[in-house]
Amino acid sequence: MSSKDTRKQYLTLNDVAREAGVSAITASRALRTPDIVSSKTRARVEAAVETLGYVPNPAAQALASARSRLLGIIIPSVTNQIFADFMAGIMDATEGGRFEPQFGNTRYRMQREVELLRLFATQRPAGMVVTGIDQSPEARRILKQMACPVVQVLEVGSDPIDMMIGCDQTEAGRAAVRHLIDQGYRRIGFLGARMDPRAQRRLAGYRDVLAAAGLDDPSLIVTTPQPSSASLGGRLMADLLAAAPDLDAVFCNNDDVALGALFECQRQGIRVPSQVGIVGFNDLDVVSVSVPSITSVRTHRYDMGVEAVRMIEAAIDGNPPAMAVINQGFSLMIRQSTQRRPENGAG
Amino acid sequence: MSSKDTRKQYLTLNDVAREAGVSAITASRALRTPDIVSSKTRARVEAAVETLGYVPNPAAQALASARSRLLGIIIPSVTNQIFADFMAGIMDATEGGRFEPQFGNTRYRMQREVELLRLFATQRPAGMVVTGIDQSPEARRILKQMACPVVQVLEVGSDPIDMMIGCDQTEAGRAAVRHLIDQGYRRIGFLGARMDPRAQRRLAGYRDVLAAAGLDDPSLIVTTPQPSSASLGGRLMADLLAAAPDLDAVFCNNDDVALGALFECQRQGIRVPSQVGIVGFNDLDVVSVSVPSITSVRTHRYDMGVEAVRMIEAAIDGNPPAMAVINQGFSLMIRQSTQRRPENGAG
DNA sequence: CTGTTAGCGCGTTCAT
DNA sequence: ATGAACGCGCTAACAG
Repeated sequence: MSSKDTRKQYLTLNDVAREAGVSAITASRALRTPDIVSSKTRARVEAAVETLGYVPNPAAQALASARSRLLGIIIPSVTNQIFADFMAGIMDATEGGRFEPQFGNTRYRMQREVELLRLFATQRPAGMVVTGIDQSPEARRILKQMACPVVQVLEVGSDPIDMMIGCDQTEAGRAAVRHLIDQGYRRIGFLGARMDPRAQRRLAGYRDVLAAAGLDDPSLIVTTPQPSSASLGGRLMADLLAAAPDLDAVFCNNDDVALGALFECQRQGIRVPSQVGIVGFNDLDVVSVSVPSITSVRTHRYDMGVEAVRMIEAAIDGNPPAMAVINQGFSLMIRQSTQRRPENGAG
Repeated sequence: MSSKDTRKQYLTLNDVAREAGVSAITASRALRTPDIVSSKTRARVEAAVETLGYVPNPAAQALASARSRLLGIIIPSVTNQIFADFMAGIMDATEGGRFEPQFGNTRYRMQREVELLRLFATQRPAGMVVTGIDQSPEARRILKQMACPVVQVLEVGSDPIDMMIGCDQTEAGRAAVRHLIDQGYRRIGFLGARMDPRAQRRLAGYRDVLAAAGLDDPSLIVTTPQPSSASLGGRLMADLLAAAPDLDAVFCNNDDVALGALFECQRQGIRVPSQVGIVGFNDLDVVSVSVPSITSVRTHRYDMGVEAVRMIEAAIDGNPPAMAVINQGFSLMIRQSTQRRPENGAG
């Protein structure tokens, strides 16, 4: 940009040292390990930093120390509200701290996860966060080779790479469907978009419970690999209603689909919850105020982001958490959409 | 993590050079500027890279060249769908390319923007993207000092720092309110959450048009600095209806608020669009399938992200776009929520 | 077209 | 508690 090539690229520690009347290394120590420096020198260095406006060069730090401030975060989507909430947790937890998050988006492609991991690996990250528990063998290998703390988020499982935080998706699916049965629904369908590993496990939970109750019927399951949205949810619901006119409830893979399903019912003049009950997943704000409000499984994405950062920090500081696997659990938020006999108010 | 300290930290260009039987700099050139190297050497270097599995060290590259692959992106929120869409555009446009985006979240605080800019400045970014056109003087100063291409997104204005892409928020507000007047609505309110600069400008557009039509009434304007959401939209609508029972339409700051307003009407038994008309903003998927579907102003966040990256790349390559300020425009998506006499179908 | 030399700014030895 | 010297991996500058 500037045509004038100044030889001096940067304001360096040496400048600070000169200004403070100490050696460069002393200046460095005053900033990085203030405890082992006399309070006098420390004050002088701090003053010099202030007057000069010195800021360390992260590239030089990373090169010299062979480590970085980078926290690599790999998620399958940014437009999905779930991951947006998770990112917010990560960002808030890292703000003003030792680490800088950098996000990679796989768009739900496993091969892209491996590519991103390779990319991150070149930067010697201080820690890594990956989504889910279904990493490819190659991805697991790279992660282990990185020799940094790793957190798998969103789910919990029995074979952590390092640490985990999330909830049991299958169990959450079971809880949702049990609730529908408890409310007296019997012809219970499943609406699933995207069908990533989490969606598959919720479906497994759905199957478990219905099979145990003798209510399972494969024709009530409608899924698609397409990205989930309310409009897609509406189309899936229309398909399901066409295939199974006696349907009396649906468990939806997520709240977008559930909201779309509700709108489709309204369009067809089907009353919710008296004719058809609806359960969503994730408990987005909007489903708590829709008319009727929609029963949903609350998950804790924001906290998951915050905790993942805390876990990595603790591991780096040599205080690995007592529990390498944290099951955050979930809460079934019961609302109007599953109140077959209107007794309760809004959620 | 590993207790064994290997002296050799990394697989370096020297290793590649040795393997290929050339000098380090030749190896470097073969990878960075393949054109100025004999095809024979190039092939040998490429083979060496392949067999060794060499990957460059970004920290060393950044240090030696005093530039980086970093694209600094500053947004006010990640949980807002608008910015999620924008991020998706940025991520898709940078995937596999020369740049790596890094996102900073101001949470709508101007001071935080300055802090983030300072942080980014230490990394010598290749380009910067900032949200809106209301940067503080200090923020503008830092951006200019960075001496890299800068794109301001979401809005357009007359005093770009460098480049701009977005739409005229005031004009979009005007278009929305004009449509309501055209449909025969007269007591038109404004519902605004968050009230960031974009929301303020939409409100200004609302005021313009109503004042020109002699329909302005300050008591019809309800705003709050709280983060927008459907539930908040419902509360704002309840407040407005209580204050102005003769209300016959609302222009909502965004679609979340609009959806909440619709639900509040349904809760109170107010018919939309016959008794009250509703216009949203941004055209989220969900408002196209709600019952009734909601008229909204479509904006182009994803494309904005893609284009911002293209503009920066072009500027770096010495082909600055002919237009430094790109007005993407907007489209009013007319749907059921403003059809006072039900004539049209869904959008 | 290729090689040599000399740093980039910082952290890590070793000394004192 | 402080300092000198060296090197991290790469690229810029100048030779040839």
